[in-house]
Amino acid sequence: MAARKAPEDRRAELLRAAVAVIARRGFAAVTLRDVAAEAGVAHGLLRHYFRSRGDLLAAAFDLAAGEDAAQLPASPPSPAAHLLDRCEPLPDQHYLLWIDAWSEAPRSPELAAILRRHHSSCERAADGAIREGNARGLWSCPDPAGAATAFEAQLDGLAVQLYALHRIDREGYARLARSAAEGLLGLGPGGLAAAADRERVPAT
Amino acid sequence: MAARKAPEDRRAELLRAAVAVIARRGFAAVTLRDVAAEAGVAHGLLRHYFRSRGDLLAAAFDLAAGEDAAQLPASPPSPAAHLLDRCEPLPDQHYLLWIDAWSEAPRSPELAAILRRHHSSCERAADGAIREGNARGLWSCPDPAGAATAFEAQLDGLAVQLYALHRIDREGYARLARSAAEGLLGLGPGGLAAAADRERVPAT
DNA sequence: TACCGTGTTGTCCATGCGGACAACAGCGCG
DNA sequence: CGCGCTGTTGTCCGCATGGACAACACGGTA
Repeated sequence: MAARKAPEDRRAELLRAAVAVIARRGFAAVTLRDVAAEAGVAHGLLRHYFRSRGDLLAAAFDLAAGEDAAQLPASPPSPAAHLLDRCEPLPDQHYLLWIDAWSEAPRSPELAAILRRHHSSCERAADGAIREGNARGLWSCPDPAGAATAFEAQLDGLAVQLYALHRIDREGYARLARSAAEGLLGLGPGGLAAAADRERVPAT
Repeated sequence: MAARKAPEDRRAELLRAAVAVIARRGFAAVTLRDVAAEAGVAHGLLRHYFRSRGDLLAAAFDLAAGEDAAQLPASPPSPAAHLLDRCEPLPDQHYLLWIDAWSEAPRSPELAAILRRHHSSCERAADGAIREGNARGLWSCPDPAGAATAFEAQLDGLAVQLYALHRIDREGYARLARSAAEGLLGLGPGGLAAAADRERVPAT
């Protein structure tokens, strides 16, 4: 049925299938048979690549989260542009995976560790951007670390409203995220976009 | 084994057991046998009170969310006190239920409807408090509806960090929540508590 | 007291699960 | 050419699940 493949390719294929099934059914309801069917493969093959169901799920989420992180620009153009960029909602499916992972974290130490690692990474980027903006005089934020945590939490909470509950739309998400960021940085309405413009053309 | 009881009492007892099991195992992993064991009852009895597993879970979450809502003070002492109060973290178990429900919502229209109802209710209270504060001159918020949505989302996001990931502690939660609220309302640090004090003694 | 309604139980069933494993197939090396 | 390594399959097992149901127990009523 399924042609023989290079182990690494096959492994990645299985992980991608697992991500798709997790997004569709939720972590707890994922079945090895579902994943195998998604990949077009006998379910026994999964045992050949992963020791257990738990291993597969953790590896799958780690891959998906890693790809999300890789999509952020490697060298952010400017602090304001970085924060402004994070105010744009992601493609639909991604955040549902995160929300599901949150709910699973209290019962899966391994998943919790992966989640904490990725959240820390995002937060560190935001913290760096806020400090850099302080240094460049774009804004004056007395508590960059706290503001970074609050900013990331704000995005997560808005994502719940947008992706899980459909109580806001993508434009509302972006508007409220920008407004919250401006509040945290002590900027007025439109201040973030203005700061980004100011950075794009260093000297007026 | 279990003594005969009044139907309403027994039903409430089963729902409370279900809430406990949901909090412990997560929605998707809840077993009728788990719930029955938690309640000290034969699992067949659940069929006597609920048509299906889905019915039981939805009714259980609705009960828990309703009880959470009932714990909010009936007539908020003052707008500032209301918002300040919501910045205090809830008892641990409650929010895990909410996070789990978010992740289940995209696959359960009934649960999604219950969630939207309760979120709307909380948000409406915050919106009212913000408008009332505007009217009393405690602060000046140009977009109360947006601020209410953002405030609730901020609390939800911080709850994820606190309850699911343990990346902040209860004090950090309260501090960041207050700070975010002040940002949304255009108040300086400590401005919320100051407004609450000012309200407690109407005229200096 | 006898009886009936109903809350409660224990058991049964079909289904689907994760995991184990023996057998098969095809490629590359000797 | 033959052979072994390994990716792949299909099948089997023990087990837990949601649901169905007949039998039981007990309180209220006649």
